[in-house]
Amino acid sequence: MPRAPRHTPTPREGSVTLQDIAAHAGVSRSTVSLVLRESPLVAERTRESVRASIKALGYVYNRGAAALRSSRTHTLGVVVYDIANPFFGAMVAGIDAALHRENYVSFLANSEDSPQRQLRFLERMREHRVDGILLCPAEGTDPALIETLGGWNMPCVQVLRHIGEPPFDYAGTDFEQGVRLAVDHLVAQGHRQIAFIGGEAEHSATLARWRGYFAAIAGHGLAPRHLRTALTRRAGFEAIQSLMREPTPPTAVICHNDLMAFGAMLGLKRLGLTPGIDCAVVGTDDVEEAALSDPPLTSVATHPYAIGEEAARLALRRIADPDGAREQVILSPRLQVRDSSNAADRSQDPATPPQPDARHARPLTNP
Amino acid sequence: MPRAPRHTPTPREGSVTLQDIAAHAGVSRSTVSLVLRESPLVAERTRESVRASIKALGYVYNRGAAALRSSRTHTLGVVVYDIANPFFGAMVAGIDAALHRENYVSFLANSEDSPQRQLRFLERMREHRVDGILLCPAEGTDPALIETLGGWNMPCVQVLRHIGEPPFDYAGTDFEQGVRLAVDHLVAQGHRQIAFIGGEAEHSATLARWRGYFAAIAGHGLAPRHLRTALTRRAGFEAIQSLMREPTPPTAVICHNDLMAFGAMLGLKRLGLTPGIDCAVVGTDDVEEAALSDPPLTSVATHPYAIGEEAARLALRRIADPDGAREQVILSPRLQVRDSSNAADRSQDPATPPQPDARHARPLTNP
DNA sequence: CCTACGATTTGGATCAATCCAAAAATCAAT
DNA sequence: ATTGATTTTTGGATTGATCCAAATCGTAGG
Repeated sequence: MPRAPRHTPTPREGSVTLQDIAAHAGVSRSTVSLVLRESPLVAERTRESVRASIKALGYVYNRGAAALRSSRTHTLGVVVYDIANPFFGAMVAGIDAALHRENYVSFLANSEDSPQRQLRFLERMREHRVDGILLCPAEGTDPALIETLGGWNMPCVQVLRHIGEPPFDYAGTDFEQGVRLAVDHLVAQGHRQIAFIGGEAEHSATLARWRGYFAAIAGHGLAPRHLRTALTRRAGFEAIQSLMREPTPPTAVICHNDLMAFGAMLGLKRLGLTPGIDCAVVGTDDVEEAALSDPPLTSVATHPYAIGEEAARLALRRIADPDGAREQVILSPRLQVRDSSNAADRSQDPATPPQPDARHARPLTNP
Repeated sequence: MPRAPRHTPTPREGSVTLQDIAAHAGVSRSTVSLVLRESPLVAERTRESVRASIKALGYVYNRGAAALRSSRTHTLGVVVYDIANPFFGAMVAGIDAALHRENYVSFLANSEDSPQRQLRFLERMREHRVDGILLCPAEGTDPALIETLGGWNMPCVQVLRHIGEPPFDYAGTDFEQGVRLAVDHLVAQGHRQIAFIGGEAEHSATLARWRGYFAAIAGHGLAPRHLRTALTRRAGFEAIQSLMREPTPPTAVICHNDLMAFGAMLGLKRLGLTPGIDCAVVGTDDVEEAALSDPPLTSVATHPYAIGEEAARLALRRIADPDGAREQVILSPRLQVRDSSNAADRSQDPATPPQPDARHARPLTNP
């Protein structure tokens, strides 16, 4: 189907181009382009007449074409390893919000914790000429990946976990401090036997938690009790049971994440014990379900939404200034105390179901 | 910084183009292009020599440039309204997996249930010339939106909810049948007072549930008891309490989604009642947490991962054949019976925490 | 009236691929 | 060896924007 000749704008079929608008407004292609990019060079009268033509012809900007010449796609690649995890969901929501404000749009990929899948996606992102990458590295990612990306000249901000050597961009939480807060809180409640469960893989986020745990325990002159396990609900369920059968069972446990804490609470019930009374339980993440469990779970809030926003901000900064100093944004966690570690105040009355704080709350509605 | 002349390939700086490879392999640009697109036209020997040059020069395909000429971006836009909801997380994971297999990549946006935000994103997607859209329409979306997209010549598959008039592409679950399954199950358990709570907005997914409820209840010769509420946990918490205070309280409730069901169970406990014994509770979605609640929640499983895969498949089909007949894929829900509706079998022993079926299971690990 | 000078505007080249009609190379049959 | 039919390869045009150096406009100053 032959396109109509250029000088006759064809509003219905085919796409309207800069050329068409230029003809309609009686100016040149270049001028229209300047108007589109809000350049101050264009005279006010011209600007308005061009705008009118744009509206009249129903023009649609072609970012692909623009990107070809300007080598800026206004596009970012985001890689997470488990988008079904609400924690990442919230983080992605934060990223999305921050990018939206800057007229950026993001590709999302779910690596399923497979370095191969992750690499394939990154290569595809390169082919699409994204301006940068937000990477939450899959378990077992080769540390050289960051240099590879550097070699590609691809700005990359790591999120939550990090690999490779220190001068990199990174946004995450201070897990070390988070665990310390938990320990301090439990000690203040009178606990002396405080165990930590979770984490066998040694990525940055796991190591930080261990550091925090051992340091805080030592600081209080207590003996550490640490169990390496997988990071699943079931692992929590099993770990707590084996701990409680030991000669001197712990009176409190801190879990690598909330899921494990849920499992641990279920494990306690299985033994006929009551979480929060017979053994305190503290989780990490403060997912929305933490407020809803029975009993409500004390948890180290790690603010995924805010981390997502920060990471996006960092990425945009790096894109604007590729050679600026690398930056690390480490948010401070906050301890959200609830009944699972608060025997004293434990009331049989779950008054109203506690709501997470407004900033990160999103109504969990379903279709 | 001036580019080196074309005939001297510059592997290090700047990007290698088709031209460079052509020169290196001693063929023309066109031939290289054909090799890249796996065209059968090229002779085997030529193909190999070109492949060698591609490898040698470290060429990176420029999809943007390709898209400009071929008007196919290998790109899709995905709009959901709450990515922090694990239900959508799982759905997006399904979409991602299906697209990955076909070498497609997707933009993701979170509309936050705002039609304005949604529209802005769709416009941006049009500027990026995505090949198609997967849309889970925000609450209150103008039904004309679908025609608008049609006018844009933009293939669009609706997911989970739908708006506009019937000849459209759609992937979702048969909520009507799901609720019917729940009613039948409860009746089989001897219940005669079965209430339904949830849903004040009248989008397709809500209406379908109502239809299923009223039809099934009438089919059993029972009296309906239906409460319109918001779709939050708190709404479930409050609704159940007001229901239980009525002269003839229900012996079972079906909830619009699992979150509300969790709220309802908490509400029952608040009244000193035991969910599953004093009143059966059934949810919808079968999110992973359903297996973990106390008691474990009976729920209508709606398979978000599979829906995502189907939706992606539909979109790719529509892109390949824009004028083919519109298609609706409606998956059948399955009732996942657990203790919250199974008083007879209720054991005090939560044996091992039940795991969701392998197909849709993803370890909920955290960094 | 002419010249500067700043403010606007412009045309041609360019970005990196694909499309397509036509040319060149290869092979088979006469 | 020539013709005809295939099989491969190719150059030039095209896609829709941006870049940039140069052209044009407007007007204030001499």
